[in-house]
Amino acid sequence: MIHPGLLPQGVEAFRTGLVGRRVERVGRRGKNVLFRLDGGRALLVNLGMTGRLLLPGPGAREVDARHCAVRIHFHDGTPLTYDDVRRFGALEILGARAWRQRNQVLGPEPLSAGFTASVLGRGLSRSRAPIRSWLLDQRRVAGVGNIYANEALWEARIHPLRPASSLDVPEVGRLHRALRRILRAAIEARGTTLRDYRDATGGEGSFSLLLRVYGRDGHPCPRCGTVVERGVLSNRSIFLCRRCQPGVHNTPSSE
DNA sequence: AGTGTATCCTGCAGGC
DNA sequence: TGCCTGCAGGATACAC
Repeated sequence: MIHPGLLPQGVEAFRTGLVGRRVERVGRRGKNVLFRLDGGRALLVNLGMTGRLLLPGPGAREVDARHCAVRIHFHDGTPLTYDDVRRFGALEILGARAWRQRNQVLGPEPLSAGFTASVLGRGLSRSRAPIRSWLLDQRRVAGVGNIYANEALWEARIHPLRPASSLDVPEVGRLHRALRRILRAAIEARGTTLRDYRDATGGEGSFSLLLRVYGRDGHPCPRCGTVVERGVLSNRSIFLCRRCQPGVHNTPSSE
C-alpha cells in the first residue's frame, strides 16, 4: 500500500520525522501543500499530476482511493490519505533550515502584495526563454502550471513562444493582471478538475468550465472566433489563438 | 542559458 | 471486442 517512491527520503526517515509531531498550521507555497510542524519542521506535499490529499469529515464525499500511496494517522485516529494514480507526487519532511533553503529557491508568490508588474517585468527582462516556459519555472514565479500559464497568456494576448525579455511594458502589465485574475478565479472555483483532481473533502474544482483555450483546440476563440490551435513546447502542450496572440513567425507546430 | 528528450507511472480516448 | 498509439495537471536529469 505504501509506495516508497513518493518519499524521497525513504520510509523510515519520513516516519521518524513525522511521528509525534503536531501540525501547527496548513498552508501552501507554490504548488506545495505545506504542513508546519512543531519544532520548525515542515511536511511538504507536491501532488504532481494526479495526487490528492483526502481527509474524512462531515462534508466529505466518498472518493475512489484505489491508488492510496501513503496514509498518515493523527493521534485521534483520523487518517490523512495521499492517493496518486501516477505517483509523480512527493511527500517530504524538512527541518527548519532545509525548509528555509527550499523556500528560497522558489520564486515569488504571484498573488502576494510584493508581486507587482515591475517585479514581474524585472524577472522577465533577464531571460530569453519562451514566456510559457518562463512561467512554468518555479524558481521564477511559484505555483503557475501549464493550464494557468496558457490561460493567462491568452487573456493577455501574448504568444506563448515570445521570448520573456521581448515583452514591452503594456504586455507585462497585461500578463501581470491576467495571471492574478486567473489564479484568483481558479482558487474561487476550487481548482481545475480535468479528471483526477479533488480537494481534501473529495470535491471537484469547477474552473474546468471556465477554461478558454486550454484543451480547447478546434473550438472557436471566445474573443474572436478563430479556431484555437494546439502546439508543443518542451514536450508540453500549448494552446493559443493565432489571431489574438500574434507574433513569432508561424510557430508553433506545423500547418 | 535554454531546448529537446527521456524518465518516473497509470488510465483513458480514439482509430482501426 | 481488442489492440495500438498518443496524451495527461509535474519535476528532473541528460546531452547538446
